[in-house]
Amino acid sequence: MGRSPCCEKVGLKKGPWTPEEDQKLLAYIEQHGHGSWRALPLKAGLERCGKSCRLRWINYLRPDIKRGKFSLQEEQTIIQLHALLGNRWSAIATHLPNRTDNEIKNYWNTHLKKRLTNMGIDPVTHKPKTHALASAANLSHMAQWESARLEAEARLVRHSKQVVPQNHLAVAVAAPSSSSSSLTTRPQCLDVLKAWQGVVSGLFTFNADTLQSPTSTLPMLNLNDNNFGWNSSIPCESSGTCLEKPNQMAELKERLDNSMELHEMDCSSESAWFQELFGFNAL
DNA sequence: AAGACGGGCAACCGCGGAGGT
DNA sequence: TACCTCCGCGGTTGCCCGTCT
Repeated sequence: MGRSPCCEKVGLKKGPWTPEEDQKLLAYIEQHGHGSWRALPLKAGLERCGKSCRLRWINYLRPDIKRGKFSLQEEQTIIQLHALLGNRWSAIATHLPNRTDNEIKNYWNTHLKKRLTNMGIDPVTHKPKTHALASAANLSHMAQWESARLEAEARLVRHSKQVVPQNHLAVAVAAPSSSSSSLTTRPQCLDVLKAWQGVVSGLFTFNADTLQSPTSTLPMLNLNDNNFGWNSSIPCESSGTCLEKPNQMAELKERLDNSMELHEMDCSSESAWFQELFGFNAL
């Protein structure tokens, strides 16, 4: 079918923004906000396409942007989140207040990637190059789960501020099946967390159940008594489960059981929770 | 001093998802 | 259900500027 261009190319300016253009865009947004990026350039008197205006605002003109050198803590956060999330710069940016995804992406590509490579660490797998293949499956699995959890958290904050207090992620604790009515008011994405919690804490019994992902971005999760894992929609060593060995599962179960705040997790101690859960600090 | 080179970063491009009709 | 529009994201490009020769 083809896609129509976001704007008529003819007559529209490209390239670096001038201070005058910045001023026009700033003045317009300060006065009217940015409702429709497509319509904004005309109203603001700019000979730019809407996408260009949006990019300029988000990456440069927005008043809450923090510019300048990345701190050591920010670098560590980027590296750790990249290990979990991959090149999902917008998701990473949500954990770095006032930094833009573009800035983080550039910093990764120009600085951090090289640094890891020089240290003998594969910037894709975040493992020493010689051992990259050995435990890639486990890391991939953990990363996928954490990715799903972060997405759920982000949606929770976005959509359910009235239901759940800010900065406080309440992982669903409910009786099986009968609780469904009370859960219908919660974001569906929390079902993944509920199921995860259930299978490891013994509250629920899953017998090779398949939990349907509530969103298109969450993969399927297969759960049963002895193992768990994402289904073949994401790369795994084999279809079905990523963790085949019962002792690995038992170890993870133990770590989870020992996690004090799993049922009602305060995000302010998320780092400690993650450390407890996976044995390394990734947040 | 000047040309070559490479790094850093702002901006562009194309794709995919969400929502509306 | 199909199509369309808009927005947001990630990959890529290309310009600017500092350093090297």
